[in-house]
Amino acid sequence: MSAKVLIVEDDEALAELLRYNLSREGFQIENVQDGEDALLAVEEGAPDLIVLDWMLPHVSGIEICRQLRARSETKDIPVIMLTARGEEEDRVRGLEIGADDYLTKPFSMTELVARIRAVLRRLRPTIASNVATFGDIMLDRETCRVRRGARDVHLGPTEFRLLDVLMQRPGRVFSREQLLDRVWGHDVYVEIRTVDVHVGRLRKALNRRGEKDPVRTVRSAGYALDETYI
Amino acid sequence: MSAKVLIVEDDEALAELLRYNLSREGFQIENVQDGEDALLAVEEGAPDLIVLDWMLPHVSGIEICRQLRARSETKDIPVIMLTARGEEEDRVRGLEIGADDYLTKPFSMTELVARIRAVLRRLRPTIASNVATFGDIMLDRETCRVRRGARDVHLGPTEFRLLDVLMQRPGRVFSREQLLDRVWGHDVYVEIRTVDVHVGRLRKALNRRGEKDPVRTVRSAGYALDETYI
DNA sequence: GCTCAGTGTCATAGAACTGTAACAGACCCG
DNA sequence: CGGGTCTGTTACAGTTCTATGACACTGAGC
Repeated sequence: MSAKVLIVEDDEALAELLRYNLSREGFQIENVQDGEDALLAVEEGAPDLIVLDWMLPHVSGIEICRQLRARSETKDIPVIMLTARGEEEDRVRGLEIGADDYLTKPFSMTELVARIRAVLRRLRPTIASNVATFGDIMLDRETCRVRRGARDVHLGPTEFRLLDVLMQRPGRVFSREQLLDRVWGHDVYVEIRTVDVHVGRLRKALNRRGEKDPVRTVRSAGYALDETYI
Repeated sequence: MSAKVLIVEDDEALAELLRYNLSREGFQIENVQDGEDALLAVEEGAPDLIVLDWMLPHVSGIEICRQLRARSETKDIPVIMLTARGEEEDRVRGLEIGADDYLTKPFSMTELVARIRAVLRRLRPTIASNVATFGDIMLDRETCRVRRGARDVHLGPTEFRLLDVLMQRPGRVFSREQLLDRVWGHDVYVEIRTVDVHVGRLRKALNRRGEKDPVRTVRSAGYALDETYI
C-alpha cells in the first residue's frame, strides 16, 4: 500500500499527528492548510485519497468537496471528511455532496486508518491489494514480481515502482513531476528527463519481440498506461 | 499449510487471479471451468476445499454442490461459494444445500484467503501442522529438523529460524529489517548486513553441488523463497 | 580448561543499478 | 519546408548493493 494521501487540515498539531501516523502506516502524505492550496495540491500531486477537514479558513471543506466533484479529473478521488462533534447534521450534506466517508472528532488513528483502507479497498482495489493487473500484466507487491502473460519480467527497483504507480490508475496520465514525486520521493532532486530513461527501460523489459507497448506517451503531458491496450 | 484447493470458475481472468493469489498463500491449486470437469476433478484430485462459482455454464454451482453432498466420498469436502451481487437471496439456498461459506463478488483476495483458512481450521484442523514444506524442502518445527529430498540438512539455530520465517509465506519478500525482527527479535541490535551473511550460510547448507537455489535475492528489497522453484 | 560449532562484523570484489549528457529522430505549427 | 520543441535511445561514469571469505569472540558441552 503506497497510496498518496492529501491531508487538508488547518490545525497544525492535528495535521502533524495525522502525517506522522499515516506515513508510519505506509501512506505517502502531503499536507496543506486551506482550501485553495488543497485544490492546487490535488492538481499537482494527484493524490489517491483526500482527508478533508470540514471547517477550514477561507473555503469550507464542503465547498472544496463540491468543486472536486465538479471536475472530471478529480471527481473520482475518494474523500474522507473530518467533522467536529455537533456538526453531525452536516454529515448528511457531506455524504450527499460526495464524501465517501466521514469521521467525527475526536477519533482514533486506528479508526482513521481502517476507514482509509476500507475506502481504498472499495474504490481503488488495485492499490489496496498486493496484486495489480492490467491486461496480461500482473504486478505483485508482496513477491516483488512482474509477469506478462506467462513470462517473468525482471525489473530494477525504480522500474518496478514506476510500473506500480502507473498501474494504480490505468489510463490516467502522470506528469513527469508527479512520477518523480511518487517514484523517487519528493525530497530527491533528480533531472526530469531521467523519467524518460526509466520509462524506456520499463518498456524494454516489458515488451519482448513485438509485444504491444502498454505505455502511452502523451506529448507535453507525461506517461500513462494505454487503456485501449486491454 | 499445503491444502489442495479446487477452483471452479468459468471467468478465466478471475480464475487466473485466484490461482495466482492462492498458490502464493501456499495452497496447491487446481482449476476447472465448468461443473462436469469439477466433479471429475474432485474424484481424481481429492481436494481439501472447493471454491465454487455460483453461475456456471451447463450445470449451476448449486447443482454441483448438491451432487457433492449427495455422495459419501465427497460430502465432507468444504465448499465456498462465489455469488454475484444480486444473488443474495440465493445464498440462503446455498447454505441450506451445504455450502460452508459464501462470498459476494467483488471480494478482496485477503478476505477469500481468510475465509478459506477459517473453514479449513474448522473442518480440517490437521492441515495446520508444524511441518512446513516447500518443494523438496521440509522443515519440522517439532523435531527442529530440515530435510531436502532424502538428505538431512544441518542448520544452526539462526539459519533454522531464518528458513522457518521464509517458509511461513513462500514467495513473499521479507526486508532485512523484517527478518531481523522475526529471526533475531525486535529488541536485539544487530548489523543489518548480518542478514546477508546468514542467508549465505543458509544457502550453502541448503544447496549441495548444483541443486537449485530456493532463496531469491530481491535487490533493494530483501529475500524470499523463490516460488517458481517448485 | 579445552574444543568447537556458532555468531556478528568487517573488508573487498564484483554485479546491478542509476542519473546524466548527448544526439538523432519525431512531432507540431506557422 | 523550416525551426523549435519534445521524445527515444545509447553510452558511460559513478554509485549502490550483494556475496563471500576472514577473523575474533562467545558459550555450551565435555
